[in-house]
Amino acid sequence: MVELKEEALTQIYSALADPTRRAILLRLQHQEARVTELAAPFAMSLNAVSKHVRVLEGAGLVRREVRGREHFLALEPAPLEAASAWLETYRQFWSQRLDRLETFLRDKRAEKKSPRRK
Amino acid sequence: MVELKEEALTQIYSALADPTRRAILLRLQHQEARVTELAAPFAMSLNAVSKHVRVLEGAGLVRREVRGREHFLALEPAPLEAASAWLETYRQFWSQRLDRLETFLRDKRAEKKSPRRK
DNA sequence: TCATTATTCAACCATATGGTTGAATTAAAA
DNA sequence: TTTTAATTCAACCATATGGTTGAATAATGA
Repeated sequence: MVELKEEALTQIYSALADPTRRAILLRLQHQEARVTELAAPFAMSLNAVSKHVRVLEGAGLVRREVRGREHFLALEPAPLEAASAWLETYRQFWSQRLDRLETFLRDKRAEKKSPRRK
Repeated sequence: MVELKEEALTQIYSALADPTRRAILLRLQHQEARVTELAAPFAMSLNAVSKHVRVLEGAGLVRREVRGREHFLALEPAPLEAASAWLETYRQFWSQRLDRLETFLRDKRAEKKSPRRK
């Protein structure tokens, strides 16, 4: 099972918290790309995108391969799955909630049969 | 299907990006709690925790119910599922990647049988 | 060799974030 | 009614973040 240190989770979620970075990740889903290519669609400087890429890299979400003067970025999906797994734990909440509801209703029925005084 | 506006995703992931807030969410998984109760385990002021709670509330991850002077916080799991769903899209990446690899290998085999000149 | 291209580095700036303390508000308890 | 308790509001502070511009570095192409 995938487990991440708090530190890593913080980095990953911080990385995902920016719309530009999410867009970059979506872009990389199709194909790897160079920094300049990644920057093209955005109304911001190449430098800004370069920084975003570094954040994604720092979070381990993206891998960089330098070929000559070009840097190719590719998605690194493993940590995203880990982050996703963390979120998944919340799904348990629903079943727990339903369990509690059921218990509540059962107690309620029992109470009706042999009521304790208020 | 759960779909979220960019804005909402930003709020959710920003909320998740802080370890204190993640701890609060985990705590609320067991049971609802008041602000003071939530604050107890942390080495920071009640005010700080109060702020964190407000962030979680703003992201829609937590619901507040005021009873008298006490504020009870409870998990609101729906948006977490949505955020999780967003992450899930990345799983597609693996299959795509494998598809491409397969295509590559198939082309390679075909190329061997009837090579095009370089 | 020289100009161009791809990228990062460095300094800077405005705003956001995560924390503090102290006062205000409101409800409960004595 | 007076005190105590649960919470937020407001002001403040240090640091982080997301952006800018300009210069540096290094590889490619002419």
